[in-house]
Amino acid sequence: MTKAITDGPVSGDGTVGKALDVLDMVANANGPVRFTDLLAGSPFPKATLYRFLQTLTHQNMLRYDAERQTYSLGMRLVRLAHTAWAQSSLAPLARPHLDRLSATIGETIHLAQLDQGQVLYVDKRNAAQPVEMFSQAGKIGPAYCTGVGKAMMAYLPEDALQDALNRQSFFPFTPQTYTNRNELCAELAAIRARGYAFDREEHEPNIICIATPILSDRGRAIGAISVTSTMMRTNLNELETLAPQLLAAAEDIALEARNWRFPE
Amino acid sequence: MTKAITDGPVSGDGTVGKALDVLDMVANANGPVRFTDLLAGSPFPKATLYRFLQTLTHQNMLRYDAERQTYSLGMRLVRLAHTAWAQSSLAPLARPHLDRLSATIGETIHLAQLDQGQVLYVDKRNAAQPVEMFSQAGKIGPAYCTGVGKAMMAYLPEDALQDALNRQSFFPFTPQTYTNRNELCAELAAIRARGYAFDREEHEPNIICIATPILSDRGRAIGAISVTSTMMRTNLNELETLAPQLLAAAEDIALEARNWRFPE
DNA sequence: CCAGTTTGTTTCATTATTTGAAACTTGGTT
DNA sequence: AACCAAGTTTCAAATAATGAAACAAACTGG
Repeated sequence: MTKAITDGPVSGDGTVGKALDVLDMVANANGPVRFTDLLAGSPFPKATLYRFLQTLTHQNMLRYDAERQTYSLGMRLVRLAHTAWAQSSLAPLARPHLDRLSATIGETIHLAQLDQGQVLYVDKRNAAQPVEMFSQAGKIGPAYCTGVGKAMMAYLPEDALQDALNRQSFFPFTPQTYTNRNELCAELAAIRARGYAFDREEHEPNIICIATPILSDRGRAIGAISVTSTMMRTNLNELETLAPQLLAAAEDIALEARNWRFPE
Repeated sequence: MTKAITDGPVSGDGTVGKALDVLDMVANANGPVRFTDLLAGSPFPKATLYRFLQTLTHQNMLRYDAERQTYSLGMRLVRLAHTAWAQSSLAPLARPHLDRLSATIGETIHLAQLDQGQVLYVDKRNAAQPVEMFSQAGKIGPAYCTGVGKAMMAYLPEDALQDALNRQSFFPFTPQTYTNRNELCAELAAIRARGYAFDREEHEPNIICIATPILSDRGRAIGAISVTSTMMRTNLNELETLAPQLLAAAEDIALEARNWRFPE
């Protein structure tokens, strides 16, 4: 049998992969789901799906509400995720740097990583408020129309870039959104030339941001940080004055990541 | 084979259960783990463990650092957990109430649920001064020596209480820690009589708190909220003056939970 | 109040996957 | 060069997953 890297749908490794697919199905429903609704959107026969749900529920990966007969994601995931976040995200490393940025710049700050071609926010500082972890950490967003997303894509190795590009929906959220591969690639080249990225109201009207990549020693993006504001409070030129601070913070984080041998 | 409800180690449902055990093993190691280290503490033969790790890595539940040859938890967990948190924790419901409490009282506030006999913190508000640790959502703690833990245990149905008691370690963190079942049960009775719980430096010296349970319509704990402070800043009597506010907030959250039919 | 219908659960022979001892490969060490 | 340890692959036997179909339970409406 050839090595055959399966690169179609990610799923498919045996029983475990299927069970995880079921987890995703529950996650993708918004809110508690009935058995039948899951069955409808599932490639599995009744009995199979049923047993997966049983197992996952018994394992606390799902929660079953007997009264309403619905499934939703279980708390074991929250426990695991806290550990995942603490041990394999950039967040713990970057924390003091975000705090410092947050103190000097008064705006919203994001720390993100790229995951499955999407932006995964792993930490955040609000303009004035204290940190509320999962309210943002764990949230995902599009890569092709956010500052952090583009900053990271601009510094991806060729194969990873192609993969990421293939996963973009290019949905036109606003008139400024790049809606195809070519436009986006040109933008990525501009970002590489400049060293940082802007979001020019590409995802939400009125919302702008500046973002810098956090680079590995081989010059590849392992994350990104951004400062977000609104067109009412500021403009792109003003945001650009923050670039040196952002780049410095990104470099500091990158240095620490290298010391801790953070993987690409 | 008999029906035999396995109630020792929770694991054991087929392949999926075993795979999740492996996930836990990685989570319980603190930090990235080598294959051999995992093998040492595993009931699985080499090849089996190897294939599980492959599968989980391929599924993004684990992250493999090729350079160091170590495994750690993957980012897919963080994504899933965000959804879990949003759709099956009390946090989204309770958020405005926590905000309000946080604004009027200036101290650290926690929202917790009981999971596997442990306290699972699902949201937090920091005291006026920024505080020490990572955001707490997803973090776990002992139930028998924290305010929220005791508040919830005090309002558990008998069978769930016994299960929870069995899972307590009764490790004596401080001289004030209750170190056995009987002492704790007496304390729980006192809490029921009073309607709220204290933590009298039972977990950490100098740290005290007051906590109230969030009760379902059948009078069972579905969560708890607490206000934490230090003996340097205040004392138990002063904290107790906050009881009415806490009880009111807990009741507000409970009411909303009932409207949303939050499961026990 | 009963037939009809939908939804959820169990069964069991068949089929496919997992298992794990052992052989093998790789990389580092003396 | 020989050795050793860590990681990876193999393959027949053992086990677990599969899914069609029967079953049970909970609604529906005539």
